[in-house]
Amino acid sequence: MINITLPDNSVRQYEQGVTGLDIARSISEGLARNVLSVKVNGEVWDATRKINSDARVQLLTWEDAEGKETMWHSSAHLMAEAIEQLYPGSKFGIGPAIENGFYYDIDLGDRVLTEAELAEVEKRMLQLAREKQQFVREEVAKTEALRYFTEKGDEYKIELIGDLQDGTITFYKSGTFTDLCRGPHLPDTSFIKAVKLTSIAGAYWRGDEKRKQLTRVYGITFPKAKELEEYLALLEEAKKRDHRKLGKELELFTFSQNVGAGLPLWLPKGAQLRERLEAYLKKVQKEAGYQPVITPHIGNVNLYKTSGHFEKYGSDSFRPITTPVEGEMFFLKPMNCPHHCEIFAHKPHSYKDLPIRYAEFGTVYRYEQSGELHGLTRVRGFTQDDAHIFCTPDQIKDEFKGVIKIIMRIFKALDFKDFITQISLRDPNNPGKYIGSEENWSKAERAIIEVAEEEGLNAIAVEGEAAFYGPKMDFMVRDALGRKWQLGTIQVDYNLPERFDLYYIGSDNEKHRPVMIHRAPFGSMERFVAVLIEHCAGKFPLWLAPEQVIILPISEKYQNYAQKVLSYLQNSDIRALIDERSEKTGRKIRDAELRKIPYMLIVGEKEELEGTVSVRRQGEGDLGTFTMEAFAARIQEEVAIIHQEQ
RNA sequence: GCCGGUGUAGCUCAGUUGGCCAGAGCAGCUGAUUUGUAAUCAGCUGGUCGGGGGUUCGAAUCCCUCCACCGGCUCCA
Repeated sequence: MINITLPDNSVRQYEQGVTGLDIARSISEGLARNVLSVKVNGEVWDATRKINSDARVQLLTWEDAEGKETMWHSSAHLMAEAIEQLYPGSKFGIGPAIENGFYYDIDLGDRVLTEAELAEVEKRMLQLAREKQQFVREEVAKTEALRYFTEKGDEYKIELIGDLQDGTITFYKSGTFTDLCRGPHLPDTSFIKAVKLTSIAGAYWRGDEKRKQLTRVYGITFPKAKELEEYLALLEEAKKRDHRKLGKELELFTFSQNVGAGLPLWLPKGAQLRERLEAYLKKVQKEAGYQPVITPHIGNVNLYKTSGHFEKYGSDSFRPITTPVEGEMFFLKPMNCPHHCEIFAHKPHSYKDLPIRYAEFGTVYRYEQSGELHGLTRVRGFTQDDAHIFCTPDQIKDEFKGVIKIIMRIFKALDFKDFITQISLRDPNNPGKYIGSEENWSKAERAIIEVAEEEGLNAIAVEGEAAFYGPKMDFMVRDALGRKWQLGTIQVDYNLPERFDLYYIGSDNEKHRPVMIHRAPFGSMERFVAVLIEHCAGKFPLWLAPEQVIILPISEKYQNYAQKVLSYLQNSDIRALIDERSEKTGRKIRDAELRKIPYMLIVGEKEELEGTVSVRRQGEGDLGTFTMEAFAARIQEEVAIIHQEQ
């Protein structure tokens, strides 16, 4: 007998060789029907795998992330089986579970798989699922594994096996499909009740652009048909929040082929919104001791040779700008730091001057690959809310802290709760690829980690993700469809001060190298606004809304009174307008709701007589009658929230 | 850049076995209506069918090519 400890710390005794499924059955039949896999001493196993010694066991179902992962990983196998049957000779790369579903990379030979054909694959998958095929785990020797895939002619699997360290190699068989796989898997395919193959894409083998491109098929499965429907409905809802759709509907920005791909045109309302964000950040930065600077959009090629950007990225940027002078070349600036370095260098600095913080909403241009462009989140010309802090190594920690405070203040003001903080550190196995002294690096890395803890950030530290010039901290937010975008960033840089030979005079009257911190709380105005739109689904907080109030006169008879209300509001610094159309009130309300204007004021005979307004809040409905003064006060109070937080 | 998909009026979309002057709703304009919490009625205007080339007696529809957009991959200063 062995002792099995369950998550509630109860201990049960079972025969040696008991499986997760057996344990589930001993608790209840219902549970047994829902067990997808089992966690044994922290490792996820097949629910059908024998447990031979005392263990801590957790049964995993659809409710657990690991349960879903098992489901989706098995679904990838099921899809591979279906594809192998439908398109014999297909070779398989990797087929993992992902955040929402799974994919499999497949070499279909000369065959081109189109989206129309996915329905066939889905059908076959459901057929096979109903066959209740068992997933059979089998331990094989490396030579045997190689022999199997050599016979099959699947060079991808051979390569994968070749890379495996010794230890146990396992195969999983289900139906007619055998795969190299660590597992775990479902007990059988019948758990998969609903299948949706969502898209088809090219993916380079092992993520290497120079290697063969395989066909990647994405899909998702569910244990109940209803859950698939719900998932698809959720996707539909998310699409309504897409900033590209809302940006068009709300007339915030547009693109023109005549201007060029990836070059956004901000429409009046979008520009207003952006200017308000900029004004807000300028105010916050002024309080935090930043000094504004302004630099031109182009720079001499020599500037980028000095900074090292020319060598590294010159070929991927917009082509150089030439002049009447033979050999003279300028580049559209891909970043602001070289310019700011020159500003720092324009005169000598004392240690007493540090830290120096130069801030600029600097517009930069980068020739992103055409396939990468994406609404406002990935463009070729964008404005960073950039600043560069020049400080001593000892000041890094405080400066980091100051920047984090600004970022948190902004995120809080805009109600960004779900963000990911990532600290990027050196790769400890490859110290040679970084510039800067060991001492400075560890000092900076320690400072960042400490600040993150002190500020209560739930940051994840990732080794090997640092830039060659310094460690950094990034803030990432998801869009409506769950894609992660990097917004704010704080980066320590030992490289540019070196390259630009920047120095300050220390108390010892000697020259010292300052450290540079690049930072951008929004990241870029374009990307930030995009994510903001998706976050609030176009219903901006009142202080940001391009139009705050719309006055809806019941009929033309009340135009004069509407004008009077308008003047009153405008004098109170409230952004208002009148819907003067000869339409019914219901129509005006509907249109204002769709325009997502926060407040609607209905004015007619009653209001004119009393000097009041009937207030309707977008998305909420009728709030009752207010005097003009009371309404204006309410608005001002709501707007003032942004100025009160600290 | 690569793989797959899409491109018809300002917007959302009909229109493919190739065939009369390419359609609808919304928006816009004109007029009527004078309206009380999510669409008043009527008339009118508006389209190089993404661009270019080709096949054909005839192309929105078939072929080639370029561009843009969508979903991914790679990349990301």
